[in-house]
Amino acid sequence: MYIIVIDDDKLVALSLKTILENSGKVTVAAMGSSGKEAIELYRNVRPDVILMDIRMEGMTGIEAGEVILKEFPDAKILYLTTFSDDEYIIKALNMGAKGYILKQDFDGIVPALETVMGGQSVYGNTIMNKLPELMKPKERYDFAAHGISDKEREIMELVAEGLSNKEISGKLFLGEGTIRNYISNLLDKLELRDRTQLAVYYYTEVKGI
Amino acid sequence: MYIIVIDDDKLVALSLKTILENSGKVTVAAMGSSGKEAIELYRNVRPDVILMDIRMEGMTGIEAGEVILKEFPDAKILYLTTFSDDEYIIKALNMGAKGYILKQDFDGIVPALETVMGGQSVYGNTIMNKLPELMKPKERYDFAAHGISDKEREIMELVAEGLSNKEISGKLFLGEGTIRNYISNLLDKLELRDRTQLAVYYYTEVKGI
DNA sequence: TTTTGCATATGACATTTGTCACATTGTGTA
DNA sequence: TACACAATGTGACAAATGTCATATGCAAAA
Repeated sequence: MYIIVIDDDKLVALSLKTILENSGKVTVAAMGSSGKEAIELYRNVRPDVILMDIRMEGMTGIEAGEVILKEFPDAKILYLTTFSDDEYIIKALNMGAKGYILKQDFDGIVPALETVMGGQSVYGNTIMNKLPELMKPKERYDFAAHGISDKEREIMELVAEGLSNKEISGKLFLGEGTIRNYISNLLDKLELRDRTQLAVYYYTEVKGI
Repeated sequence: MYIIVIDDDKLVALSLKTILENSGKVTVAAMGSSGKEAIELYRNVRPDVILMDIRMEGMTGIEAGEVILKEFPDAKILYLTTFSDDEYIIKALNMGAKGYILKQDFDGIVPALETVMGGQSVYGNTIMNKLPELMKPKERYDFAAHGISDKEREIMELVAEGLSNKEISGKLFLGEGTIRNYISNLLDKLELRDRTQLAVYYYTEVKGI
């Protein structure tokens, strides 16, 4: 596996090279110490994976990564972090990096490279623990539990689209007064005051959860 | 590294054992072929990592994983999948598994195990590609671009909380008529009709994007 | 069958809302 | 200085909204 290593701390870069090549599985084809170099080296070497510091003077690893990915969408970028920095990591995820690993985790680097080489992604638990929250399909709002009938729900949705009573009555073939009554009932049940609060309720409670 | 392997296809389980032990890095401490066995074995063996088929007769790997994680929150579970099945994988993520890997990816399994052992998570790109969408901090709504002043924005937000004109005027120490005028202007600029539509706009356009 | 309850509807009414035309004030600038 | 302009305010008005009492029809329950 051919990789390039980018780290603005020359010592770290060198240690990495030693560790990696000692594994017998990795060849460090080139080393650099800045974002610019990363881009240059990537163009020339076309490594299997690029192992890059995320925080560097001048151009950050993220910026360099964006440039590289734009030019080579299949580039496999694994970031090195000193401490897990949420903000950077989220950016890394967004731009399509294959993961990040702590510099301190010597033993983890080679397997991580192999994993990335194989097309998987490697992320620490800082991130992983946040995902469930984000991916979880939002809990269903329980209309029945709030005593909201089907028609009431329908009308609530139309109110939440910004329709007037007249428009709703036209849409549902009901009298305008009927709509008013429905809304009046809804407001009563939900302890709200007016249609605007009903719309707000819809977005924050029903859809929002 | 001590692991246990769970797969209801005995042949697969055996092949895995062979591959893994040949690496010299992994000891397969036990093997099982069902969710129930997985739980039992985990309790008895306490492996570093459990490598488990995600789809099995009877209790699925996910269900077994939930039980194990409930009992041993630090359990490291790596799932085996035949084809990447979104639904299962999302569940796996939600319950706190350390990742999944394709059974076919022989070469990737040992590194993946090592990576998981080291506390990282391993996920395929099917999932990774969906994350940016989910994590991306929503784009900022540009009030200036819509010609919305600071005060207008403030009033819009209060309307979007369901306050009446009187309440807003009290809150901002402005006349009620002034609030009306502000809202009138907002509606004009945004081509809306009434405060409810303004609230809807706020939730769908400003916060929603 | 009678009764109950729900969905639908109407009309009267008070309140809120949105529009408009027009002041007032202060700030900055030609 | 004089003018322009933005922020703030007022009053009058029409439309929309919310409340309430009440009525009708219909289907389910007693």
